[in-house]
Amino acid sequence: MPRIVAERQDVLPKLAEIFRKRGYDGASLSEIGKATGLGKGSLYHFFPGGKPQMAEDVLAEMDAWFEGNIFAPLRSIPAGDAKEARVRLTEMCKALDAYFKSGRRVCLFGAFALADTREAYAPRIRGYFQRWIEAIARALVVAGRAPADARTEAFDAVACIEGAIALSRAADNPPAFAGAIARLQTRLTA
Amino acid sequence: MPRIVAERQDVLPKLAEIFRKRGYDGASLSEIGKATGLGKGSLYHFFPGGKPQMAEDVLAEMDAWFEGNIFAPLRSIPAGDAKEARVRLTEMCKALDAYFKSGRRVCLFGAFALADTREAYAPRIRGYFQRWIEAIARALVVAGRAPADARTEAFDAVACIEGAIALSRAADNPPAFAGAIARLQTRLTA
DNA sequence: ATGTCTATGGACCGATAGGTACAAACTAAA
DNA sequence: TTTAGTTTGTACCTATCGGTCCATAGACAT
Repeated sequence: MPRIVAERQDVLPKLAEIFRKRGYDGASLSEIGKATGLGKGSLYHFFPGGKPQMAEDVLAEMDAWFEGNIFAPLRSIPAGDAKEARVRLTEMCKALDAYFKSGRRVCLFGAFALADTREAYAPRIRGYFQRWIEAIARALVVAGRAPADARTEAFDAVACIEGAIALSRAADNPPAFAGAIARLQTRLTA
Repeated sequence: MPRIVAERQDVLPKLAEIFRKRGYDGASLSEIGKATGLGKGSLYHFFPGGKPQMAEDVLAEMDAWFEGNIFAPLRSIPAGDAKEARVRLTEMCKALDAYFKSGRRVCLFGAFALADTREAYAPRIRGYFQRWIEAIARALVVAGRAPADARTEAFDAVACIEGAIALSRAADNPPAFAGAIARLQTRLTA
């Protein structure tokens, strides 16, 4: 049997795409096998824990991406540099629009939070949103907001993003997501 | 065989609860049968179209509830009565917190919009959010906002609500939803 | 070339999925 | 009481689910 160039790292994005498209229950191993080009042997070699582990690893990788590309830049703003804080918040908005493909791409954490899949991955999901909110709040404080105000503003910002994904998908109207992100940027950097 | 007092209308709320809890794919006919107390015979008697029709009918009923209890009151505000508009918007917020049980209860339209279930129920889902947004926008205009501003404000409001459900569930923190609703109310009636 | 270890496809498993068929048990009109 | 029509539980169907197993094809060190 030919060895296929399929490192574990190459498989995760494809897995993520399937979970995003079908949801946890809807993603069958046969479809996963087809989409990744991997037989069950390879699949269970990479993920001995089966489907639950696949989802866990996908969430972990997405979490790591956000940590590095979204959360950390917000957290590492030098104290007192309000101007830089506004720049970083603007960059976040830009990165989000790109990542979620203007709402065409779903946030797996959001989708899982609404299903009973949530229970199995509760710590991961909770941690993701918590760190995101805290990172934004930190940036807002540096930008000059009062801490208590920053915290609720950050919560509303993330809520608005997650909701905008659902709404723009419902309306089949990607610009609606981009518009919401633009308004969010204005509001955060005001 | 004994006739069980199970009118179609009594079954729909139970069905809704199962779909909310398990999602479309996760809701199996055996669980549906158990939760409703109905055998497959009765189930297929009430819903000849099977699971797809159950979901469709559940969405239709939820849509009708929102139409009567949320959308219509917003739409029917007398033109020029800004004070009444603020009252109705406040009532909406209160009704939402009750309906979604402070975020413990999921919005089925939002959940479906994120899954590929969306495709099968696209018109229903689209219509629901569209009418909701337009109703809020109408109320905001009556309250004195500029039409263009009202429209985006209404979009953001619904997005924030949908997102807040996901966030408060993720954090397992119902007060977070109630807080978001309270801030929304302030913002809408400002 | 040989042996060792990893990687791989696919046959196979029991369980359960959604759905159909139907006879029995009911109701209501005659 | 008969009859026609409606509800009902359940046995059963096929397809597919997630998961196990294993013979074997690679890679690689000797």
